[in-house]
Amino acid sequence: MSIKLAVLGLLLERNMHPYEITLVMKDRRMDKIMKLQMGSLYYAVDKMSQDGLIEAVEVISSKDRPDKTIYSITDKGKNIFEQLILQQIKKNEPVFHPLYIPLALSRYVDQGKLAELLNERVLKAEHDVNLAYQIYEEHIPLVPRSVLHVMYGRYEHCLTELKWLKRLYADVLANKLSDTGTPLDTEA
Amino acid sequence: MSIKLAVLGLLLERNMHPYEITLVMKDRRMDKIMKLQMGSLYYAVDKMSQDGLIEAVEVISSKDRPDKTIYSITDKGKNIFEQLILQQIKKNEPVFHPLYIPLALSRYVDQGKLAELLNERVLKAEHDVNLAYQIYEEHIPLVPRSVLHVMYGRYEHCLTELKWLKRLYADVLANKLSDTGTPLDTEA
DNA sequence: GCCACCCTATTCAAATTTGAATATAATAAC
DNA sequence: GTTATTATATTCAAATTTGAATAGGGTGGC
Repeated sequence: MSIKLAVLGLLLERNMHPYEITLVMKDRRMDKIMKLQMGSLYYAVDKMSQDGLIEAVEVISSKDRPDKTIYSITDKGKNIFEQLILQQIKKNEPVFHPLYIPLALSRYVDQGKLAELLNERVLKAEHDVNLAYQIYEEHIPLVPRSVLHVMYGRYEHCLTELKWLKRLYADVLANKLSDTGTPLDTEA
Repeated sequence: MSIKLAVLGLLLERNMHPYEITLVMKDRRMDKIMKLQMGSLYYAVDKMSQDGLIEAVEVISSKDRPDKTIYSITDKGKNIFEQLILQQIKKNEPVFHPLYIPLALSRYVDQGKLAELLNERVLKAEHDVNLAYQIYEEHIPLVPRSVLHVMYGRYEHCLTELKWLKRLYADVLANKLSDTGTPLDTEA
C-alpha cells in the first residue's frame, strides 16, 4: 500500500519513470520509512497502469540501456490517492514488532548468546535514536510539518525501543527471563 | 518468520494439529503480537514438514470433519528454532509504521476529513494503551518475564504512538501541516 | 422450530513480494 | 592501467501471503 501511495504522491509533482522514482524516494529518505524493493515498485507501477491510476506518456530509448517508460498520474489516480490515504489512516492496522515473537520465546535459547546479540542491538538502537533526531532537526527548515511529524515520530519510536531493549538486556544479564511473579523494573 | 517461530515454540511443548495451534496462539494473545492467518500457518507447517523441522505423527479422521494431522517437532527443528531466534534478533529488521507514508503525504488531502479520522485514531490509541497496560498487569503472576517484557514493550509503544497522534491532531486542527520552518511543539 | 451466525479444519487460486539475473557504463581504488 | 564497485533500468521465476471457498455441526435468540 505504502508503495502505491509513494508513487502516486511523487507523480503528483511531476512525471517520472520507475527507476527515477526510486532515486527521488532515496533522496527524500522515504526508503527509511517504508520497504522499497525494485520488484515491488515495478509491480505496483504495472498494476496501477492497468487500473488506470497512472499512464505511460513517453518511452525514451537509448542504445545501451533499457527503455525508460515515463508515467503520469491520471485524474482517477488523483482521486484514488486521496481515498487511499484516508482509508489507510482509518484502517488502524496494527504494528507488529519483528522482535515480539522471538523475544517472547527467548527464554529457550542460550542466554550468553542472547546477551551478546542484545548488547549489539542496544548499541545500534542508540545510534538510530541519535540519527533520527538529527534528521528531524536538519529538516526543520526544509520540509512541511506533515513530514516533520513523521520524522519526530520516528525519533520517539526509536527512543522507546531503546529503553525497552536496555531493560530487557539487564534482565538477561541477571538471568531472570524465566522468572515468574515479579513485575519488571520499569522506572529506569 | 514469526509464524515459523510460533509453531516451533508451541510444538516444543506438545504435539498439535495446525488448527489447534491457532487456538493456543489466540488463547495466549500471540495473535495480538503477530499476524496470524490460517493460510500462512498451513503453508508454514507444510514447508517445515518438507524441510524436516517438524513431522506428522498421527492423522485423526472423523466422518464429518476434515482429517486432523498432528505434528511433532524434530531434533533438527529444535536446533533451527534456536538459530532462527538468534538470527532474528541479530537481523535488526526495521519497523515501518503503516502511517508513516500516508501521514507524510497527508497535507494533500482534505484537512477536515483528516482531522475526523485522526480523532478516531486518538481515541482508539487511548483505548489500546489502557488495554496493553492491563494485559501486562494481569499477566505478572502468570507468565515468565520474557513474555512480560514483550507485554510492557507493547504498552510503551502504544503510549508513544498516542502522544505522536495527539501532537499531529493538534496541528491538523490548527491547519499547519503545510507550514515550513518552525519546529514541532514537542513538550506536551 | 428456524434462522443466523460461529466453530471446526483445511485447501486453493490469485495477488503480491522477494531476490536474483541481466547487461552496460561510469567512477573509484590501488 | 586494471580491477572492483556502484549506478542505470528492468524483468523474471519462485516463494509467500491473502482472502475466499468448502461443508457439516453446534449455539443463541426470538
